[in-house]
Amino acid sequence: MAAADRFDEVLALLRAHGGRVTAPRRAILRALIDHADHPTAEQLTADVQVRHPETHESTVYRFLDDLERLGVIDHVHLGHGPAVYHFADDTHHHLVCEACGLVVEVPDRALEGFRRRLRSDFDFEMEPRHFAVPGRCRACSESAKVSSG
Amino acid sequence: MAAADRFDEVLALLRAHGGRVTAPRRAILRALIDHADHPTAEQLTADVQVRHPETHESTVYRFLDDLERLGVIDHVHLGHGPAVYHFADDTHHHLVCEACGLVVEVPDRALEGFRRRLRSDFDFEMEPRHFAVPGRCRACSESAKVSSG
DNA sequence: TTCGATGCAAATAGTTTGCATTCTA
DNA sequence: TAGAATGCAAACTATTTGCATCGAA
Repeated sequence: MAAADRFDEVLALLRAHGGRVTAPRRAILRALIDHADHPTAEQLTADVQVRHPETHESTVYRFLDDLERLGVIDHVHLGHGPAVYHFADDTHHHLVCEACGLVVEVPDRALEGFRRRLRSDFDFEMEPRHFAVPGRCRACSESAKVSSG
Repeated sequence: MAAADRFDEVLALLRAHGGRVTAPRRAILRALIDHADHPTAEQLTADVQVRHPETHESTVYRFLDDLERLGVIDHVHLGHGPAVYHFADDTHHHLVCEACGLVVEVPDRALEGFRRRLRSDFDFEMEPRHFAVPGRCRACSESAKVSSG
């Protein structure tokens, strides 16, 4: 979806649900769209404050909550520290290296086998959308082997 | 391992590393051993305070950190909310239902296939020891289907 | 008798909430 | 002009830290 389309579409959805379109909200949505990667609430606030310094972090949190309730965005916990936000239609999961923080995005279908296994063996429907899958990237798992062995 | 053995073994390990065995530490370790499931620091503190009301939560956190550094225990984040603690030799992972909070323990070997997949396709060594794998238990995923479809 | 452990208070990070005010629809 | 959104301050949860005191080895 083109950025301009998304911008207008989200605002229309917001209005359709009785929400109001304000200057802070436009700026927050713009910041979300402009971020290629996964911003935190703090990063979004900083972006918005470049042009609108009076915008408060609680406003950002509140609007992010609203967007999440509308199904526009999701938030993910990558580990300790702040949550990150991304558009919900961009369906993927996150592998996070606990040593260096590297985030690897994996498509949903890469989980199918494991999901089936957990479903049949443990009656559990895996959905790691909200928390990342932790581990080590190649580089960090190899340097760990060297230093410990 | 028998509980008494573990108790003495941990205290010996602690001493061997220059640590001191104190009344609060005995009580915290006892509480850890007596908990069949996965207690939080707050629950352990409450347990200890039954007999030693002056014990402070920060003492519990500090001792849990020490035990973790010694490799005796691990802490896991099951989701939002406080971390839970368990003995490190009891190697397993956690599936957590985000709807009802149910925790399913899975043996490490149940992850082998998925781990291999992530290793070969994404150069990533999955190690979900420190954060649980989120999803829905059977009951919650079925009631979700009913109410939304 | 030294230095590690404790109790307590205060700091911290991330996020949420109460409330008077502002502004969209 | 009603009611949603905002700014700000304050609360909140989980955890960590500084520091004087205490006590194990």
